[in-house]
Amino acid sequence: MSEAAPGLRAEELGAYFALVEVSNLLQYAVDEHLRVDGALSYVQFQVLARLVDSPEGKLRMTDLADGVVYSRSGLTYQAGLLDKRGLITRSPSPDDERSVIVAVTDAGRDLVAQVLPGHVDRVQHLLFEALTADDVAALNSVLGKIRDHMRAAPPRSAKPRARRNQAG
Amino acid sequence: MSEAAPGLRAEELGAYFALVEVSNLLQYAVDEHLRVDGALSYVQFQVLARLVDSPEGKLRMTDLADGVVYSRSGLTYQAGLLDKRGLITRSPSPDDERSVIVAVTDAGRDLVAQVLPGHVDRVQHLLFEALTADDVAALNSVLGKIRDHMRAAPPRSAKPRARRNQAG
DNA sequence: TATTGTTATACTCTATAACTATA
DNA sequence: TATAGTTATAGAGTATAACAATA
Repeated sequence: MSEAAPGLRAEELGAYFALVEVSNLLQYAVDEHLRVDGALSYVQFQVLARLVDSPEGKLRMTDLADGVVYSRSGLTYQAGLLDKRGLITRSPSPDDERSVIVAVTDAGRDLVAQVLPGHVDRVQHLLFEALTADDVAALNSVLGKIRDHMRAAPPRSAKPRARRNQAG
Repeated sequence: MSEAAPGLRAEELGAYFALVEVSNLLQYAVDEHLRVDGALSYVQFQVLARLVDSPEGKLRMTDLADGVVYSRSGLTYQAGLLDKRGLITRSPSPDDERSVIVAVTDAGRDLVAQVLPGHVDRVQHLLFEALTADDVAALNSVLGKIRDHMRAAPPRSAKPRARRNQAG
């Protein structure tokens, strides 16, 4: 594609390839760590982390699906696995009988606590070890810009901005 | 994790989250486009693109696995799909009878040509539309630094730097 | 023996659609 | 009718291990 990239200048192409490669390598390293150290997939880790990070350690299924960007059935599946392992509990919401409240258990908190240092360590090591403070600032700024842009401007094709996981 | 991230400063944490989110959103958009426009997974697209980009339009399975970072059986599976669709051919290497030479067919080239503009368009739109030239330069520079670092410094755990896909 | 690649197999993940129950 | 969630099911992708063939 070196020559066949109309619309992307060399520098952009380079940045694109670097982004894909970096995130693939990072994802691979992080996935492996979570799997080995905590028997968790990244999605499962995200779910637990969000719960731990929430004020009361509980969120509705919908909130979780919103955050993790996941199909509802996929989330049910993952929640089932976490439930089976005693890392979360699920109970009907008192406010809205349709909703399910997911709560981290102590075991879930322990597992996150066990896994988080190594996780952070990997990220620190892989992503930031070689960077100056200025690099980090620049990266943060530019990626933030891109993220805001992506959120605001869905692909031209786009559906009415609906979440990806909406029944069929 | 807002408070529970020892070893990662706020700015680093922000950059990490932004990276994950940006690459997820990009991946999702790009995957969807390739699937809708060319019935290709990203891996399949990468394989075809590498072949198109190679001097003679042919590479050994091993070269492809190296580039795409893939297990050998996984590559065989994907190559099987591409072969079945007439997008590549596979033939024994004259040099080394163990090797298999994968070659893009005209249909494969056509498909890449058909899909590439839209692909580049998505990337341009999602990733670069909101950026200044300086932003792109900074992104390219910092991500390049990270990539080089990642390649040079595998995770501490690491095996002898071997490729990930080495028999068992 | 080491390398290249395929095959068999089993497992994980994800999406779709049908369904229940509540709002 | 719309929303929240589950279940059944089917398909894609991936990894592992056993295997065959060549170096």
